[in-house]
Amino acid sequence: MNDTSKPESKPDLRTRLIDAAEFEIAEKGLAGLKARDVTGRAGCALGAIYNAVADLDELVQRVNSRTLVRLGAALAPASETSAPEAAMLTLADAYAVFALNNRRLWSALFEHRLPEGVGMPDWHRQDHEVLIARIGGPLIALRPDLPAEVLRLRVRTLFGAVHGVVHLALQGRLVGLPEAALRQEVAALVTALVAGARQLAEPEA
Amino acid sequence: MNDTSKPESKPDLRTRLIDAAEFEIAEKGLAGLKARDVTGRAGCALGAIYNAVADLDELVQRVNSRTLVRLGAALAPASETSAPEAAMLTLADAYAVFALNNRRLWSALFEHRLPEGVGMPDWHRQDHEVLIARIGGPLIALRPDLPAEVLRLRVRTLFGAVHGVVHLALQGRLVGLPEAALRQEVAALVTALVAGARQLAEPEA
DNA sequence: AATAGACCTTGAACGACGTTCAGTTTGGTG
DNA sequence: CACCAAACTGAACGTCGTTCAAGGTCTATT
Repeated sequence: MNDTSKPESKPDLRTRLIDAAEFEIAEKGLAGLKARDVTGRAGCALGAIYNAVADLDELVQRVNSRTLVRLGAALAPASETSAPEAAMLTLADAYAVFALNNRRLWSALFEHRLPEGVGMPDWHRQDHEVLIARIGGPLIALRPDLPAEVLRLRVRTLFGAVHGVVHLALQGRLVGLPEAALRQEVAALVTALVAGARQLAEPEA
Repeated sequence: MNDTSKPESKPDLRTRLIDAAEFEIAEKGLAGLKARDVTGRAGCALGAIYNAVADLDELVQRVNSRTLVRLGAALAPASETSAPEAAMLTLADAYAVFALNNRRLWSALFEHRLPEGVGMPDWHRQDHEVLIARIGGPLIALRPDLPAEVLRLRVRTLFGAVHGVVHLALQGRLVGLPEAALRQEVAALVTALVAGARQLAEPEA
């Protein structure tokens, strides 16, 4: 009993279930995730899911958290580039490459919807915040003239723009659109954005 | 028998079913679309769906086609603006406003997935092409230096960028993010993109 | 008018799904 | 050993999309 209020000790079956769910999503996509397949792979009874997590939605969110962490790790080297322009280009490219190399798990991040009224739990929301913060660094360096509040919004906008391009490319045609073309388009987008942002920040001089 | 091969004469029940499906999606979202609710609203038996359309997926695609047409109509006045920069700003703003005013139907356009292997039917793919073409006009005027093939890709990229921002804003928090803020962010994105694109197109002079 | 044949329409039934829960097993504590 | 709470089981439930044999409706032909 080393915890005060929330028992955090669910080491084994819970992990096996998340492992199994991650495998299933990576293999068949989010829509192909079935409770019976997951429990079958994890080697437990059907109902055991509901001792480990609240429902399948939480299981998906646990998998998504892992994916976000891996995505963050894939973006880490890029965010340490010194020059803002180069950093943003490298970040966006790393993002596109990660999406291409983890199609189904990456898609699950954005395909998953929880049932209308309920909001995202905090532990999962924070995983997103971490990612946004990592992207934010170079943009802050690029536009030091903007107040922090506007920058927070602008980071989300920048992320949304890159994300939208990758999203559209992957759902439009998995095959047919070569990896190089997508990376090139993302690069063109970020280049234009950076050029525009710099120009707007320095009207003259 | 006025057709040669494909019987196109299904006037009434089919339309009522699409009407009902459109209403249900607008009311409860794509995930809330149930075969029994649709047939109940359309006033017919459960199985009647499968005489009018192949399955629920096609019913969703029929609704999505309507939405695309309405979206195209909402974008039409903006695309006729003469100056490319102003046209692109107006287009993007009209897109954001349409998404805000038709949240669930607009979301259905991108939430819907067909089962893994099968591709989008041509009649539905063309609805997308029309939309892309409408957006493409101003971009072509802005970057006459680029070859047609690159421009086709670039239009998709531009669309993806704007779409991604709106998408992220709407799924992140329906309430909490005011309409004005989203429109402002979209405007900032397009402004920066246009400034960057123009700058890259005219290195000097 | 009567018959035939092709379509549409019905609603009960089916299998797959997520979730529940009464019963059983397990593991630690007095 | 006895006890209890927690974890675990798998049959059962309600809901879902889809199917299909049965009956109805309409039009063309005799």
